[in-house]
Amino acid sequence: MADQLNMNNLSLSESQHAPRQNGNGGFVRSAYIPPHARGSTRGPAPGPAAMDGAPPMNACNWLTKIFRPGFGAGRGGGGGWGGAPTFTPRGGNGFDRNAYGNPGQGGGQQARGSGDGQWKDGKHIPGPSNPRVERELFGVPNDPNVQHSGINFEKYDDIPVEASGQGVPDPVTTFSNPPLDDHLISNIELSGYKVPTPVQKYSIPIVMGGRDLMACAQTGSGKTGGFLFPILAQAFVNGPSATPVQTGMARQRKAYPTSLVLAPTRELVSQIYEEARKFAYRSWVRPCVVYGGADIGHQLRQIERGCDLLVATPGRLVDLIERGRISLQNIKYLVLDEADRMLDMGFEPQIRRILLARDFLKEYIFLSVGRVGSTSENITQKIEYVEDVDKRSVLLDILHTHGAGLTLIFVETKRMADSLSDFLINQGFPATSIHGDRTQRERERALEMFRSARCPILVATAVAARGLDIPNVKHVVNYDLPTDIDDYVHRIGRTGRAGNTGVATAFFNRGNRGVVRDLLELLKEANQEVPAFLETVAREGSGFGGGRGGRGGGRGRGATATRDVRSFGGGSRPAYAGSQWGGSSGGAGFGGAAAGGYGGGMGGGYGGGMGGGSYGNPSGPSGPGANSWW
DNA sequence: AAAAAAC
Repeated sequence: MADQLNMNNLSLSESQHAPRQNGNGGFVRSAYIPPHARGSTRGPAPGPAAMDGAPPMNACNWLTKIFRPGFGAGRGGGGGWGGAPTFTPRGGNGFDRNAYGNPGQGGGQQARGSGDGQWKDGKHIPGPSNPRVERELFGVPNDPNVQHSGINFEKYDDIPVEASGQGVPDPVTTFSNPPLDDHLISNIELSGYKVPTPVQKYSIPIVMGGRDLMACAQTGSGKTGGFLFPILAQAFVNGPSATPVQTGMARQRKAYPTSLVLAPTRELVSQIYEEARKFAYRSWVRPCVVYGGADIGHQLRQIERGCDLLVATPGRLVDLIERGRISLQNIKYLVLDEADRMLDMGFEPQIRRILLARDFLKEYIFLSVGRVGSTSENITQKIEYVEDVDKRSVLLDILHTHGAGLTLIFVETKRMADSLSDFLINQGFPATSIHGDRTQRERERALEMFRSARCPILVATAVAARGLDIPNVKHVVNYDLPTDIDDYVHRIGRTGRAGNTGVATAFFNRGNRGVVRDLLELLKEANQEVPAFLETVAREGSGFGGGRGGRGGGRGRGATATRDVRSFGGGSRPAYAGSQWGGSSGGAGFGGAAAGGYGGGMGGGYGGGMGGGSYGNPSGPSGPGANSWW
């Protein structure tokens, strides 16, 4: 029943703020199109190519939206946003930490785990160092078991980054002040990071300069730092914003975070939160995390103690907002991690409810980072022809041969995850499983057992495919191949991290013919061995013209997931002319690729979109319901 | 079709 109500609620707001996706008012589920890219006032409804072949959100897996210019450098490329809820500053300088978010607690100095500094008289006063917390967050110095979210710096310098948009700032080369903040820099050092990764080199000046950012970068490319660094640096320099005055409330129980990070799985959210704790250490910024399946009372108490940077899964966030315990009114930074997946997985109503109530991502800069996983020579990809009935025994062979190291096995269904892990355990292997039907406690335990190598074999569903950073995974087995090649790329990206080598083995049979073409392309691009049977099956065809080619010509591999949907002529600014970009520079790479990739969609469907910003309801939410969210 | 995600 609650579900029912909730859904109604969401669809109501949908119709209120519904992006005018096309002339028919229909919303195409699978192909999310950001407002700026929609041809909202265009005449005829876009043809199939435009509707089906325009996957801008597939083309991006995290994005940062900056609201309300003035928080940071004050330039705010995004321009103002209409319909700002009114709020009353609580007296700029006299605004100290204790008055913020937890007025009911007087001078309470409870251990905060991470940020326990203050903002006082317009200054950032970091808290004292705490050896215990430091050990917890950063590990024991020189502990060989601690692999710092693994970046091989030399290797990473070769990763191509392409930035497009108007006025892309020059990348930074070091963690330094300016543009970063000294306290942040010291936390970055404590965390063991020495040099910004390519994505960070770009994202730092972009976000610090107040620009919106849409970026495509795999986990392992340093993308978490990519958004956390500039967001926290801004926060450390500028302090908290004024909390809206609550009328008729004796006790402030509602939290007003200034930054919000959304991610599609609980584990990912939890991982991002742990990173945030490191970088917020001793600062005034208090990170919080909320997700389902865990005790809400505990989360509420955490939030009540102050919540400046919130990391959340959509469902729990919606719940807390509807309970009136969190308001998004003060949000200045919004990050959607694994954005494409979130929109694929049915989070769309929540996300749209959260995001699209205002003009979203205006004049953004698009950043695209070359594939870290698939094209990396760090990962050896093997494809074996295995019929379903033979999979178990082939897997046993592999496990016997590969022995040491963490092995991550992906299957398609939760049931399969259970039965396969049971089977392995019965065969005497230390296996466990993670999937969405296990309790949160079980999930966390499984992950921890795996990470710590007490249980070095993990059977997983898609829940573990993306974003999770587990150091030292030696072998990824695609026991069942996914139907989407992007999922394959994400899965194998769990290994070969941090400059280590990894092996990815996939079991292929004719049931997987749907991905055969994409898989072929991928293997060739990554200079991997291509078994003959793949070519054979590809030639047999599958009756529908090749993989995802249904979308007007297919998305060329390599550039697909990494393309700005706007066809900027000269706006493109290649930072590195890597092979991934076909050696083409700027204009050709973008214009040409877009035309090829999206067929006629670009012109007909949302060609004029980028200049527009003319989406839906530019003045933002109008109904009281919408306002309460912000 | 199945995956994830709120109680």
